Amino acid sequence: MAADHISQAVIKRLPRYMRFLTELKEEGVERISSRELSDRMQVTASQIRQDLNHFGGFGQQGYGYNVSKLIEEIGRILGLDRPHNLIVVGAGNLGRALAGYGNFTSRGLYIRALFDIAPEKAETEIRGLKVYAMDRLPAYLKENPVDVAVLTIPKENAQAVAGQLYGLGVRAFWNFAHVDLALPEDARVENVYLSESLMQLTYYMNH
Amino acid sequence: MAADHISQAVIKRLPRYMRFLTELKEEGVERISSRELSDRMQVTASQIRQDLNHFGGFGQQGYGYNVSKLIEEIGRILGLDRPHNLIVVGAGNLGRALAGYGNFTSRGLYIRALFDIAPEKAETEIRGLKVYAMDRLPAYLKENPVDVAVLTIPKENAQAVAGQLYGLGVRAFWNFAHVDLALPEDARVENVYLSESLMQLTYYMNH
DNA sequence: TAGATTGTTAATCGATTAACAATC
DNA sequence: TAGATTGTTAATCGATTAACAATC
Repeated sequence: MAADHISQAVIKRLPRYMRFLTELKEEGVERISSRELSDRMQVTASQIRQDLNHFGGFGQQGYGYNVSKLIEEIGRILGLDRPHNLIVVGAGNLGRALAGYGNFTSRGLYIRALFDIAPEKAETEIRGLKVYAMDRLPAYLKENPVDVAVLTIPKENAQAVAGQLYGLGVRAFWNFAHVDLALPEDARVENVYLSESLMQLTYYMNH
Repeated sequence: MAADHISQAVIKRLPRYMRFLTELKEEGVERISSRELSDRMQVTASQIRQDLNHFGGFGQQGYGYNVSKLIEEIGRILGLDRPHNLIVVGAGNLGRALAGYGNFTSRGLYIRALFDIAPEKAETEIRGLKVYAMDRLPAYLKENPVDVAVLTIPKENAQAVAGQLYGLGVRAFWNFAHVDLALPEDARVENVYLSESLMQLTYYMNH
């Protein structure tokens, strides 16, 4: 199912396929051809077939793709067939916003707790989630399995905190701090650099 | 200065150059060669030179690039040499988090107000910013120049609201709703699909 | 069976990297 | 001038698109 090495361009598109297929399913569509999907998604049918075939033949000649089956297969490829536990490190505005984000739960992505250096935030609750002081991290991680740390902390602390979390066993980081984290190669990092995204927009506005 | 058509791959890298160059400047570094910058940024020196030369020769043979000058030039390319006014539409957690984000201001990106459908939020303030009811939009836009609308609303309403904003003259959208907006071609849209970003991470965690 | 549409190979296109002459 | 490093052309690599035989 999971082939040797798939380019990042392909992986980036998988969640997008997921989104459109989920919409189709909600509309009651049971099967779809690469051609029809390409019309909706504004990509070529060729690319859709090429992308999907990196992982195996999910379609059927003369018929197309079964929407539900495809959702399940792509979900499996993305690892969404098993639940993931997340913690948010940095209980500022952004951290709290992400903690309150409903969309993740439906995909098996559960935010379990928040951590913050500010002692006055410790032991409070946000949307039913406990906020702990940072020094509780080691104990928490010993008792609770955590798959992903969401870093919503200032860039000055991000590297040190990521290193600490790595030392405590965390291997995946969703990083909102504006730094490139340096971590051992078995760590996975996905960066969300919001201001870089906004600057792309200002470029296109002015051109 | 601004060449005909530059690929999106190049544009995506410009804010990143900006970030590293700004750090260098803060460290007191006055000049840098493509080779040194490439070591820092983990890209090839060739790519840096190639990227920059799309816009003109900012360097000097035998010397390298002047850090301050390069920051200024890339800033100009990205449109950061003039201020931009933003409004946030959707005063939920994410909208409020973005409104409180300090980083933008230093780049001349000013969030001026928030809008929300919930009447109970109307006329309140968030971090010194007024929150208005949605029906105040036309009057507000008539009186205040707005360059960018930040959409932090549910995906169900995003298309309608974007269309309305376009009708009122807004031409750039920073879209956090999980839909592809359909707008006339002079509109600029930059999407931030957070859950798609997170799904890329789950892919790499499991592979 | 005939028609439709996939899976897959081959062709094209674009982006990245290498190389080096130009020049500060 | 000699050394360094850019600007730019040419070579390579990878990703996208087109085409079509396989097959449901």
